[in-house]
Amino acid sequence: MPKVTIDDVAELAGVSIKTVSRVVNQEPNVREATRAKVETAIAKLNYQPNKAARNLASHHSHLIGLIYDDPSYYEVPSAGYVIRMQQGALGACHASNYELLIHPCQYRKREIGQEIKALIERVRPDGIVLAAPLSNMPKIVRAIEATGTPLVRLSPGTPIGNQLSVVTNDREISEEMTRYLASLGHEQIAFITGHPSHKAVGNRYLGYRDGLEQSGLKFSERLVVSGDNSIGSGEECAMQLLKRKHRPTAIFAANDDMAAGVIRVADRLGIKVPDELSVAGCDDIALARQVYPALTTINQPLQAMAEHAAVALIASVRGKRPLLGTEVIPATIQVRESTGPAPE
Amino acid sequence: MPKVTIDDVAELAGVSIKTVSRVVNQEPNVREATRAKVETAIAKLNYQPNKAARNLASHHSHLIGLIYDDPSYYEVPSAGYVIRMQQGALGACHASNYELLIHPCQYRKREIGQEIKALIERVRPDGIVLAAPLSNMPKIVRAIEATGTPLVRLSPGTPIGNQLSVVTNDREISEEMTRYLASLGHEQIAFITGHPSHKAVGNRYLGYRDGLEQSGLKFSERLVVSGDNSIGSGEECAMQLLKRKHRPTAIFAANDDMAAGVIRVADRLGIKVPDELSVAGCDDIALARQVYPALTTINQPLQAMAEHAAVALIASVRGKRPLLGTEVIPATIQVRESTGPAPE
DNA sequence: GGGATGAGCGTTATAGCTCACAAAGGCTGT
DNA sequence: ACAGCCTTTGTGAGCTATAACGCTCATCCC
Repeated sequence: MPKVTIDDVAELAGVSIKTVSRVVNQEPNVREATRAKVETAIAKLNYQPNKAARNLASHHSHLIGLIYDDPSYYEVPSAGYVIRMQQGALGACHASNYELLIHPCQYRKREIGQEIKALIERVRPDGIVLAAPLSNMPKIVRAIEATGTPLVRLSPGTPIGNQLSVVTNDREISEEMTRYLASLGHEQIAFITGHPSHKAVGNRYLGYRDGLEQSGLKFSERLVVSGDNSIGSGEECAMQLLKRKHRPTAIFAANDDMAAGVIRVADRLGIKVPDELSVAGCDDIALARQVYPALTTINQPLQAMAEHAAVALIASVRGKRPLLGTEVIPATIQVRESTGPAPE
Repeated sequence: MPKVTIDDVAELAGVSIKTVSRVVNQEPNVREATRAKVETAIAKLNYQPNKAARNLASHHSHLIGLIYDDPSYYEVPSAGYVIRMQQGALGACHASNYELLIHPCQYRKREIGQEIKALIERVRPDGIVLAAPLSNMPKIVRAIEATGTPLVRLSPGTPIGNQLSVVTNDREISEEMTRYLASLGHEQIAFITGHPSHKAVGNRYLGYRDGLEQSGLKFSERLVVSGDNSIGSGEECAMQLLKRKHRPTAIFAANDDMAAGVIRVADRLGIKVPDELSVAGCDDIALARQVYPALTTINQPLQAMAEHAAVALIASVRGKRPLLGTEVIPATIQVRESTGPAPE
């Protein structure tokens, strides 16, 4: 690795180092011919700008931090979430020659604010993507704000301060799923709600009601039961719903784990999915493809959300574009095998 | 954030900047009293060394790269693997004031060698941790070697070149699991092998045979069936084994997915686990805790392995300790509910 | 006692880039 | 042809640390 510096490039191209710098950083006001000369020289020397020097001089670290709740703490579906967020953020960073620094953390820790502050002061990232559920914790949001680092929050429930938020259309897509079930002829569509602390779950419930209304079906308390987001609770809820004399022909669960529980119970009770019962979930976790029949569900665009967040941060660093407001990334419905026409 | 530099610290402590540098970098040859003065000043000013400047001057990036196969490409248990490796590596990095850069990649790509080379030249990490299965691909190992970056390979099957390898004791721990089953009184212990391309699986099979021998049980071809690592194949193998007149009382599968398949089939056939059949797996994936009864399995120390790898890299950068040989991190057996005494 | 040794600390020279500003060059309109 | 202005390019001064080297002074040995 012969160390090639900006000076070598400048000399070969017959320009000053500043011009090379302009070309490398895609700044304007360089004549096309000059730019070409410089680019040729860069290619010929296989020049790679030295990151450390660039960072030092520019007062930017060219680093984006992704902070999320440590998945090992939890039941494991979150591992998949984390991976997808990482991929989204990574994609955006690499496209702009940034690097991504990951930071899983345990929000229960008392000194979590201090920890994050210390992290930021140590690495001085140019921006931070804060994932749910951390994005809903005032203590953490404030700690980041206090450092002055640009922040984008993912799926925040409520606004805290003035940053950009990236969310998905939980309510609308749940409405759409409900309408989809109705369009298959289902008239008794049950809903399993999740743990109320989970903000998105509330929106999904609202979407369910919207969907019923839009489809001309009338809402009934009887068809709504409450789980706690776990597979086990999905099973219990399914039992409640399916042991009835007039059981629903479709069950829409507020997350995939509970939907998987429904499928298990249906299997146990000898109820055929999707022939006798349609089941739909939310989140599109790995499990959704692993159960049999594979689960129709709502694909959370986590990757796209994280990517969008990182893109926005980088753009704001470069162009001083303000980071404000809320950006909606639409989710999509994944139709698989667990839903079908209503039985006669 | 008042920008505090090393000069400020030096002035306050009444020493030269070089001495501050020595204290910060824990170099020797500083009198205890001087060190204390400097540390007081650092604390008082809340000084954080500027990473960019440090990197530039020291010719180190203080970055460790973790390269692994992109999990989204695969069936999903790998998400959990990735998370655990990340955590291990992160722990080691943070302890030494290094940062971790993650790089998922798709090894099927033709230009994967180029891609990794470009990555390395861009960020110039001080060391690289290469996870399986990438650690077994000569193309990738050579690409990294060509850059001269220190490399540690995780779970490599065969040696390529001269780096440090970190492995686990697949064979020995499988032997131990087999002995454990034998100690519960099982005499007919079946084994489900996995896809032969998976190196570790071969070692597990050898361990199974060792274990039988050590327990004074005799090996029988009849008790070994071949799966392909999937849940489905586990079900098929279980069918083969359990439909026999004299069925085994314990089944040891070369991975958790197949073991989960066994449990499913046992449930379907009305065979009680663990009362009538003990089931053991390998890997300790999330699923192992999710099935009922929870699976007794072998915990792969991925986190410890990644941590060890990163520690070794950092030590080698600092102390010029050579990175050679093979380090074994022992796995442990997780006894859960799926194993118990052999039936009468 | 004189010189060798080495711990403890400081001086100076970079490292490779960006930024603010200055200078040069080219175009316009009159 | 020349003032005036905008575009293009260059200059020099940082940015904040580490590394190499050298100086001082105490200690030790013969």
